[in-house]
Amino acid sequence: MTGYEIHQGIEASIGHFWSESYGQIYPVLKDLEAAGLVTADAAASGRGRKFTITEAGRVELRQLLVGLGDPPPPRNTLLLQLFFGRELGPEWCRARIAEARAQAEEQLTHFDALAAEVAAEVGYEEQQVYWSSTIAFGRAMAAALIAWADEVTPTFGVD
Amino acid sequence: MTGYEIHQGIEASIGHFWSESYGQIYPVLKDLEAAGLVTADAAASGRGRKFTITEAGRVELRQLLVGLGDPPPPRNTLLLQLFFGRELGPEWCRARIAEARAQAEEQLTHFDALAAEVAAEVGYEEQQVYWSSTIAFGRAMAAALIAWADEVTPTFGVD
DNA sequence: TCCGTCATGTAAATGGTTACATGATTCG
DNA sequence: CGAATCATGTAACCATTTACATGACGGA
Repeated sequence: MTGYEIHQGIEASIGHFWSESYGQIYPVLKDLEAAGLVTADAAASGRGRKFTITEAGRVELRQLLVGLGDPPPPRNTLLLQLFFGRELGPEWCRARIAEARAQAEEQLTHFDALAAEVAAEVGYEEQQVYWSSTIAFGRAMAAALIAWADEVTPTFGVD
Repeated sequence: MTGYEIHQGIEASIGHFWSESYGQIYPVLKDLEAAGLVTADAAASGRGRKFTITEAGRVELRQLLVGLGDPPPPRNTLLLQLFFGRELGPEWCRARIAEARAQAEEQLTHFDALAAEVAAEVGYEEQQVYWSSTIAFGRAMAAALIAWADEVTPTFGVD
C-alpha cells in the first residue's frame, strides 16, 4: 500500500479504535524502509510508492503488538462534563447525553454495515474472526452507551 | 485543595475517565492564579498552599467544559491487537481477551464500591445525580466488555 | 480546462508524560 | 529514628497533530 492508502485503510477499518496522521505515517515508513522492515516498489499505476511488509517486519510487528503497554491515560470529555454537571445544569447535561446517544446510534448502524461487509468478503476467511470480534466490540460499546443514556436521563430533574 | 490533593482527588474520582500529571497541574495552577481564576492561601495545617476557585474561575470553567472539543483520537491497544489477531494466533487472543475481561470485572466491583460511597455521602446531594451517572457509565462499559468477551471468546478456534 | 482525488512530505507547535530533585511532616 | 506520605516543582523528552506546500492524474 502507499502511505495514502494506509491512512485511508485505517480510517475505513479500525478508525474507531486507532488513528494515525500523515505526519506520522510518512516519516515512519521511511524509517521502516531503512530498517528493512518494509520494501517499496513504484506502483504499477505509475504514481506513488507501494510498501510491502517483509518477514523481518512481520516479526517486529508481532513483538510490537504483544509488547503494547498500557493505553494512554483516559480523556473522556463527556464524562468530564458530566462530572462537573452541576456547573452546567441538568438541562444541558440531558442534551449532551442525548447528543452522545445519537452518535452511538449512528455508530451502531455503521458497525452493522461493516459487519455485513466483512462477512461477505471472500478470501479473508482467516481474518474474519478477528475483524468480526473487533466490530462486535464497537457494537457492544455503542449499545451500552445507548442503554446507559436511557437509564440515567430520567434521573436529571428539570431546572 | 493543594496541587497534590487535586491529583489525588482526580485519581480517586474520575480517574477512570480523565487524568492529569503533576507536570501539568502545578504550572497551570500558577497560570490560573496569575489570571485570577483561583486564589491561594497557606493551608491551615501549615504546609502546602490551598487553592480555591474564584467566581471568574467558575465562569471560565463553565465555558471550558461547554466548549470541550472532540476527544483525542482513539488508541485502543486491545482492539489494535485483535485487529491484527491473525499475526498472534487465536490462543493468544483468547488469553488477551480474558485479561481484559478480568480487568473489567475488577472495575465493576470498584465502581459498585464507589457508587455506594457516593450514595452515602451527605452534604453533596446536588452532586449525586452527576456523580452517580458518571459511575453508572463506567459500570455499563465494564459490564458490556464482559458480555462481549463471553460472546466472542468461543468463536476463536484452537490453534 | 478545471476540479477532485491521489499522493508525498515538512515544520512548527502542542500537549503531555516521565523522571528527577527537594524537603517537610506524621506515625509507628 | 526511619519510612511513608504530603507537597512542590522543573527539565527533558516524546509522540502527535496541524497546517501548509506541492504536484500528478483522471474524469466531467
